[in-house]
Amino acid sequence: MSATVLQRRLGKKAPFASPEQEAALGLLYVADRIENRFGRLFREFGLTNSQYNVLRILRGEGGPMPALEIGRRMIQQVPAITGLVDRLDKQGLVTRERSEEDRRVVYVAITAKGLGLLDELDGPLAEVHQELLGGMSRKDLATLTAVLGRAAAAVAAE
Amino acid sequence: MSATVLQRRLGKKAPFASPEQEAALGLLYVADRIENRFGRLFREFGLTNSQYNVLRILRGEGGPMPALEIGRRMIQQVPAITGLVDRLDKQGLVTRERSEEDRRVVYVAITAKGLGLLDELDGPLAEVHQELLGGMSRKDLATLTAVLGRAAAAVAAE
DNA sequence: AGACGATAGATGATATGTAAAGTGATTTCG
DNA sequence: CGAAATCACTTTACATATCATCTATCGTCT
Repeated sequence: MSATVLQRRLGKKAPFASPEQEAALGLLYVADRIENRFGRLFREFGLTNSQYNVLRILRGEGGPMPALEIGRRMIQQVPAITGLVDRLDKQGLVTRERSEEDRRVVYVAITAKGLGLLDELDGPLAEVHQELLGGMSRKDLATLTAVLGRAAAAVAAE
Repeated sequence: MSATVLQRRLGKKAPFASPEQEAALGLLYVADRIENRFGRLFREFGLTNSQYNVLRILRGEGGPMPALEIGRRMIQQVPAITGLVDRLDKQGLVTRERSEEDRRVVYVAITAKGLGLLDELDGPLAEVHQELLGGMSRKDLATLTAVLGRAAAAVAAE
């Protein structure tokens, strides 16, 4: 029944070619929905998904961080980081500072304003999380997380 | 252990705020990896993820399809479709035709060249699917698909 | 030293996603 | 039957992702 929902959503008429394909497409579909919903929330606060992720990582780090390290955490290409940090800087949410020891490195740090924005977002964010997956049982969520952990290991093994 | 992998990847030092958040972030992470890997494959064939999806949907449909319907299947905004179809048209992979009955509607259909390209892709695509999630057990894949089905129902219930 | 290779970022071009506004065409309703 | 709402796109503007290329540093090995 669930598979049928996905098949319809994905515009598939033929059955899936393999269990891997079915799982992967389902994953992409659900992730797309989630990302989409969050995008709407972030936009209300003047942020995009990527910008929020940068800020979240910086808050978690607790201090200045090289730009490339942020990119690594986000699984993203280097060139994207430059412009991303550019705009966050322009909004006064992060600062940029070239390292003294290694002048190639640019340290990025979240500002008080950035931290404040994140704090404002924490509540609404938790609400959206509930709205999205709150309908699932505790057990399903635990299962999903566990299996995703193994999936993450599988896809990371490139 | 798996959760630890994800926490590290996501740059999280604090525990997740809720099971929903943990599952959602894991989902986004794995989906991002998958999308990324497919992007590389499609690029080898001169396509992007979105372009491939349009072609796949059109092949599944088996005939001409209104542009908006394609957008609905892809869960995407309307404006994106226009440019997307523009480029596919330019590459000769789809055709565009305004409907006679309702002149607002634009029918999009995949061409023989488009079908050929998809056929070429089927093999490599299956390989990448194996490469990505092939390391998971049958059981995990089945579980993942089943739970994703329920997750899809949850996130679609907006 | 001095050259080479690796690193950290920045830049430019193309494709896409999203919001907002615009354009015909079609339906609906008073 | 004609104005208003609706519909199916299209256009424009902005943020981002990816690739390719370039610049500035750093390290290292002669």
